[in-house]
Amino acid sequence: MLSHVEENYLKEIYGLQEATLRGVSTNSIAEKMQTKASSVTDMLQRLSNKDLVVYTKYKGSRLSEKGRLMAISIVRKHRLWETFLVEKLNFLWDEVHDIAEQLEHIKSDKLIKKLEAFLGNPKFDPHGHPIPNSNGQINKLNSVSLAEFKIKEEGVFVGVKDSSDSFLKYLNKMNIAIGDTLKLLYIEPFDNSFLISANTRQFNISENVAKNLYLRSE
Amino acid sequence: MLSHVEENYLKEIYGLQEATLRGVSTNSIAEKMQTKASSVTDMLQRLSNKDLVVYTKYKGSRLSEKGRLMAISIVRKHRLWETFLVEKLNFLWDEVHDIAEQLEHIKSDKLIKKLEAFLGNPKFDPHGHPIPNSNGQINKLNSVSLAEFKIKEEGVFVGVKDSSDSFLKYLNKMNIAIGDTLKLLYIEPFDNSFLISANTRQFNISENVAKNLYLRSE
DNA sequence: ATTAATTTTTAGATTAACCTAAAAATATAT
DNA sequence: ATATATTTTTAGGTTAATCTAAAAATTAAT
Repeated sequence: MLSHVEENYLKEIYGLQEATLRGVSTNSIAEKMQTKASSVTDMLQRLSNKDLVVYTKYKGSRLSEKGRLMAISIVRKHRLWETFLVEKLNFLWDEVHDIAEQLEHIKSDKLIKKLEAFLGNPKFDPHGHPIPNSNGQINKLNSVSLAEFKIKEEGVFVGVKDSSDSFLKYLNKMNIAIGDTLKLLYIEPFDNSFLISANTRQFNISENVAKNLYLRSE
Repeated sequence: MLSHVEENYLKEIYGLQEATLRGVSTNSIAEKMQTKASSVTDMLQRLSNKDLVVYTKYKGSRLSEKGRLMAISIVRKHRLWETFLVEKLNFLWDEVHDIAEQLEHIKSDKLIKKLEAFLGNPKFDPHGHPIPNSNGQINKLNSVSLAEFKIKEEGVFVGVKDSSDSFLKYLNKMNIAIGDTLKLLYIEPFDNSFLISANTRQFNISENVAKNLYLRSE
């Protein structure tokens, strides 16, 4: 059975390897885990001994199939718990991350199955991220970043890329919520800021914000 | 902030000290914690340094007021989570202990407050044990063990003393559930077994089982 | 293609939580 | 009350997960 720490490593490596086809660097893991590269090397050797990671000195790491499935199962638990916290306990979407970070390590397959049923088998978590099924399959959401929209294109806001507290709080303040229909009106050439309309109102967002908003168009 | 292990020690010491006015022995803690006496001594010294336990070498230990409140808060979380598992996720009462043992360590006051409200501020858990309030106050339940009943006395079964899997499964099998009205008909002098009636049916239980059933009479 | 910079690994320590074996304190029994 | 048994503590060691500092490998730059 894996420790909380091992599970966290798997989860972070999974997140990193999804963004690249090459090996995940030791330093990038250290940054995500808020720890030192030397600690990461230690852990990689341990995970490699357990056949959860394919690790070659100085060459970066990838999860083994076994490791990938473990990582996805943690992501699954995380997202189900986040959904529970928001849907059932009325937490706001920017409050749930740290708590789900703890809950994701609770060990009980039966619990997760029952939780999922209790929530009505949700397919997406409160941030619009797909919830893997119990076989580790993930519904890739066919959405695209607002930063890639053309002028006058519109779409429904279905999820964030980055779900940090600060970004979610910003969206709260701007009154932008999942389900809103957003339309790109204009890109200011000077600073690349985006002029957006939603319902009746109009507002500006930075390019960075646009990159973090995922929409389903057509 | 306390580690899971420290929290478990506090919880077990609390359970033990409730049963006596004297110091809790190192060995009794070791037995509960499924560990060695020497490990317990280590931990007692650590908890004592943190002012959670009043520990005097060779003389046994008691929780400090601070330690007692911490212990009660863990018991509170445990019982709220057990209630959640049974009431909302449809677990049976003999399945929830190990999962609640993990959930009780999740750190978030807000979570526990919201969970409590979501459950409708329950006063007792699925085993009939009182749920401490957020100030650490506990509703002492005024019930008495069936073993202390007189012949022909009857009462409502409100809680178990021991909530081990095996005992709860035994009660399931015997079809004895919280809320049942039980009446003591006869005590067999030969083996001290108890003849009980519940509704229409009659059955025998051992003295040991009787000691573990708590009823509210009159 | 060497040198310089960066990344990664190793070596050696630390801390929490455990262990075994031995020593010390306390309790019990004759 | 002295010997014996039991309980508890100490001493010293282990493992997981971390750290710092130094060494080794890789990458970048002139």
